[in-house]
Amino acid sequence: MPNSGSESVDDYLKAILELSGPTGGPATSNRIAQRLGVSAPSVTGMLRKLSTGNRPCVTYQKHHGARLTNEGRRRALRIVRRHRLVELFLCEVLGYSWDEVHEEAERLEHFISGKLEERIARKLGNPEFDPHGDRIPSKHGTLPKRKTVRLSEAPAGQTAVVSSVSDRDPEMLRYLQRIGLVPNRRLTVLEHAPFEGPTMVRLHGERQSRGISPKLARAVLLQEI
Amino acid sequence: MPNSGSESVDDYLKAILELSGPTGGPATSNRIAQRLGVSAPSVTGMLRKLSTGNRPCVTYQKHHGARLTNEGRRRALRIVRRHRLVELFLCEVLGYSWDEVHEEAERLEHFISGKLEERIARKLGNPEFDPHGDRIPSKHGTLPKRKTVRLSEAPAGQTAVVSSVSDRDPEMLRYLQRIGLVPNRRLTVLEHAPFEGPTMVRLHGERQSRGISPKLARAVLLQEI
DNA sequence: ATACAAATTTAGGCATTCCTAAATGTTTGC
DNA sequence: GCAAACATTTAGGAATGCCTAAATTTGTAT
Repeated sequence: MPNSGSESVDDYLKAILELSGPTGGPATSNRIAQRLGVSAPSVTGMLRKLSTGNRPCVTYQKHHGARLTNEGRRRALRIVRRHRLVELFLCEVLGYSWDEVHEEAERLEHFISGKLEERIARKLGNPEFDPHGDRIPSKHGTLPKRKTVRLSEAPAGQTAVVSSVSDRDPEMLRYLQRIGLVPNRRLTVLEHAPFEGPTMVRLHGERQSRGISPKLARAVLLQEI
Repeated sequence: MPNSGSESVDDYLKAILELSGPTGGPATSNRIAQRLGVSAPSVTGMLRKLSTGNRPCVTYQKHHGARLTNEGRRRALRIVRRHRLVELFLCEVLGYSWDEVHEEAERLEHFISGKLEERIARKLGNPEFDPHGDRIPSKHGTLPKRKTVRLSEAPAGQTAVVSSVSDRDPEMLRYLQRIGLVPNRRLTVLEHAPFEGPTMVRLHGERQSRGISPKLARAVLLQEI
């Protein structure tokens, strides 16, 4: 059964992947519970399940959180690939705007067969980025890293390309789109304001965005040029 | 909650719709169990559940099978609409062949939101027929009837249009396609053979199909001209 | 009319995934 | 070093939806 893994399992693996961050550190029960909107005891039960079997998806020590195994990371990245392919497909083929796609993709990602995944990817020309600028993992569940920094942590004078923005808040997405802060847009950070006050950025020398609050700034990832 | 209804519920409603046929007669537990590949007791339990609540989907008398209520029929037809839209979409937009789409659609039909349903329909030009020639119900869950007859029951000399073919057997579909027996194809029945031996039909005066066995013939619906 | 066969329902269970409440383990401030 | 605060796990239970085995009901054939 290469394609085992319920909707729930998919969600847990994705959550652990995202909570582990680039460091691959452990994801704690509470963070997982919070992200998935389930109770902490539910998480404990699922982690125990995921860490057993002949090819466990996570390593798990009581009270010390969970990490993905290679198998688990591969699975998680395949779900992420499907999520991002679906998002891009909805935008490119069905005229969705980028703030509408997350919810649909969150549901559909669990039900995209390998064949459908391939057809969608082919239709889109085997794309590298989703509509939010996030990289699309390979069909084998791999994703080489790039060096990125949060907008809120970028020093004044930094020139970079918007790498990605969180796709979880439609209102924020519309705001960012309105001020021109979209993926692959080149920009220069005018003022570094890590804790409060506006961060101003110049976009490609033409337009200027003001009043990016730290909260918003934290949601934007820059990729160094 | 206008959109309640699990995957299982969807499947039961669809099964009852299809087993009721044009007459709207009751669907028996065993037939439902057989079609869904579950045990008869499972069916009993689900029918009891579906027939209770403030807006029941089926009426159900012990030992006498189930019928859809208007509410139930509407729901079932909306699932069927999604199934058929997805099938057509996969063919038209993603290059699937008509014998590949059923399995995908069977899974995806449960997870198509109203918005996605509308975008797919619009992209396809609000189509009336799916790739197998089956009519696509309206978004309100209605489907006016047409007069049809099975190929196996059509008398010799009958001229008609292929209305639809069963979409459940890929091998049969490929065979029918090879001999040119596809939806909306006009044909004349040469020989009436209700029980055994081949039924021969002439297609549009040009091509001739031979060796249609009763089993295959039963899968083809003709719409009188 | 009745007994048998077929269809159907009841009874009792299992797996998944979630929950709350209570117990336990870990971390941290002083 | 220790207690309060916090994080996590255990215990016990609910809802779905499935199963098998054992009644029960229905319909039919004699």
